[in-house]
Amino acid sequence: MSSPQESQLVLGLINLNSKVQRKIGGALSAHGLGVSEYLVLSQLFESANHTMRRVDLAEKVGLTASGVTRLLNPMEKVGLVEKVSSSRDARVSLVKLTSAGRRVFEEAEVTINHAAESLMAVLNAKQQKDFGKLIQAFG
Amino acid sequence: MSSPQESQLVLGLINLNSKVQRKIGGALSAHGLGVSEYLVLSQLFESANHTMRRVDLAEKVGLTASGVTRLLNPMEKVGLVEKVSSSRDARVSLVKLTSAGRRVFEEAEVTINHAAESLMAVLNAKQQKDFGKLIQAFG
DNA sequence: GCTATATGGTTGATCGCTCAAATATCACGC
DNA sequence: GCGTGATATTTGAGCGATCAACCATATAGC
Repeated sequence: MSSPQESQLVLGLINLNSKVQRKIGGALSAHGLGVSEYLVLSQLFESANHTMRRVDLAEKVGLTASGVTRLLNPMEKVGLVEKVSSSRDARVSLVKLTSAGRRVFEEAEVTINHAAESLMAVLNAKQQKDFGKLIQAFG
Repeated sequence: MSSPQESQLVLGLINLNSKVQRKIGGALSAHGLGVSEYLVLSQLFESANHTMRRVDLAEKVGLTASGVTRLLNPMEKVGLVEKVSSSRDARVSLVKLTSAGRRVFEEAEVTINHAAESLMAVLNAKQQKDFGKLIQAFG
């Protein structure tokens, strides 16, 4: 009479995620960052020229364009990112990681590495590898 | 120079979760439910007497006690759950699933089953089983 | 019994995000 | 070149959740 395996997976995933979010969120708070803020720093860091369009950023971090606008505003005020306009398309407003932003990201990265390590310590190396493959399967 | 496997897993998990939340959330909206609301209905449904304390509910669905209070208020108004006071401890306010709530849950359950099935279709049966085991490892 | 401390719950303020609508620019077909 | 529809972004309103402060009750140690 229990619900199908797929639903169990989904519920388990939601559950696991809330643990992960809390742990990571707590760790990041020491840097004055939220999870989404960390994600945008990370995306910018990895992108060519440390620069991205807002829509692409939204897509990558799993937010709406609106959410990105609101998230970026204070980050810009604090100097983590800066606004750059596109020469090709006057509609787009590019976001660029500043050197201060890069510094903050690199500091935050080490603390999330620790947090992630501690979270994933319940899995051995092979399990972690398998887990990664399964997650990747969702594209 | 890429970040450790554990961090990749955490980021992948967060990413996957945002897809899952959107899909499930969209599906549930047809029943006028949010995902947290579905989770509380589900927990109550599975608990003895269809009744729980608010703190325990909070713990199970991954919210704070405060969040539960605010979530339950409209659900009570709409008649999905009812408040029952404990005879043993005057501090606790028990939440009980009403028959209307049970009906709504059972309807919603079939739609999330479909959504979950479609989400998990990228994994074959063995992969789903493995995925479930790995998720369970986090307790 | 009486104080001290812990536990269950609610409330005010606020945050992070969404949706829908508005604005601006672009690209296409004619 | 000019309308028509698509795309990028911002904004107002609102929702869902948190945190910190609070009230009420319970439990333990003296």
